[in-house]
Amino acid sequence: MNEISAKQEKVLAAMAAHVLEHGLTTASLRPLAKAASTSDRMLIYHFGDKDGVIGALLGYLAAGFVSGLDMAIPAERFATKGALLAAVVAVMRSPMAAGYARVWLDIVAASARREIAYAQTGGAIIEGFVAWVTVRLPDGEQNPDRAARTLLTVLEGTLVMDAVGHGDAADAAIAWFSGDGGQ
Amino acid sequence: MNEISAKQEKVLAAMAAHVLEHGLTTASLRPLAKAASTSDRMLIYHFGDKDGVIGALLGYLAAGFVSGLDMAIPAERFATKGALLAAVVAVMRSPMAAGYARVWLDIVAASARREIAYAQTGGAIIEGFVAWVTVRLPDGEQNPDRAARTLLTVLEGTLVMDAVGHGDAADAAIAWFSGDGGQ
DNA sequence: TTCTTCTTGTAGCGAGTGCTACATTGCCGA
DNA sequence: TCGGCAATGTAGCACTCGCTACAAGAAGAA
Repeated sequence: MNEISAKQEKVLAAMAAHVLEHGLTTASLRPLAKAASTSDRMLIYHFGDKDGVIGALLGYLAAGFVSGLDMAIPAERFATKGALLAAVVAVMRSPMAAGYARVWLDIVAASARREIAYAQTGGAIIEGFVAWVTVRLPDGEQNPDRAARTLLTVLEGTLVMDAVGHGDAADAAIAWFSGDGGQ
Repeated sequence: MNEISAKQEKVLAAMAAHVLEHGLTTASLRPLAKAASTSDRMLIYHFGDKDGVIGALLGYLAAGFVSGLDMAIPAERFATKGALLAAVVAVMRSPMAAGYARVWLDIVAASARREIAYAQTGGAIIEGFVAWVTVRLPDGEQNPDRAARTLLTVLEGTLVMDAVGHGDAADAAIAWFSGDGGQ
């Protein structure tokens, strides 16, 4: 069960598309199976139980997101951290990323509910994202770690504000992050 | 059904306590009814359907949250906007507010899923919060609206980071928000 | 061939979901 | 005292949930 065969890969891809459209926590086995042209019976057979399905799905989605992000924003240092934030926000607001944002907010809500599997995944994703941001910060940054974490916090706030229809508020924060003299 | 009787008030309070503990979107009628020492039958009778129950609950929770927040932080202008953010974050991180944060992230996730009832409530809460912040900003603030929205975005980012166990990252953003020369 | 092992379909279980039909209580006004 | 209406209990419907028992095909090893 460790190696992921080509068939399982296809099943995961189809389920991922379904989850990106409809959300993670509302996904149940039968609709998931239908999306992948298989049966709930087979999902359990391959992944053990529902947690196994969700875990595999989370891994698949995280990998897909990272590769998409790397594709959109190559690993080069930006001139200013404001420009970096603006670039990431632009990607996150693109249609391609909307599904990932939905899933991410599901993970966050589940983490807040202290569902450990989700909380661990969520924490790991943030850590990866901190590293991703750090290597793209301007060269002269005197405190890259703090800058990366600040940038990420503003990004998360932006996702929340966008979700509830107040992207304008997030824009204010982005402009402010970009315009201060701290860089 | 417009007037809320004392009995309904009690039912709402009991259900609110249950939701603050266990989350909003995972709440179903029978557990909710049990928490309020009544029956699912009666909840439907009083509130029409489940959406009615959730709507009433959201209103009750929002009112409770605002009054708790007003209690903790009176409507006076702070010396710096950084101090205001720090004060709000301190309240949001207190045990009293943990349940509200959980429910809020449920609302955000549902909004991202485009469930309109939640999205509207979420937007309204943000608008109320912007006003709440604005009247507490320092007197000399040259762009209070922008400052309030920026502060709120950082606050939302903090909630997300706290949920996934990276409050340290949020601390960096808070310190940065407080320490820049923009005030 | 026969035997084993992997894969898959069919059917269903027990629990939970929102909601409803129907009957019964209790109380208040006429 | 009686009629009417709000309030409540009991039962159940049609459905979904995660998961499992059982059997049967498929495919390769002996």
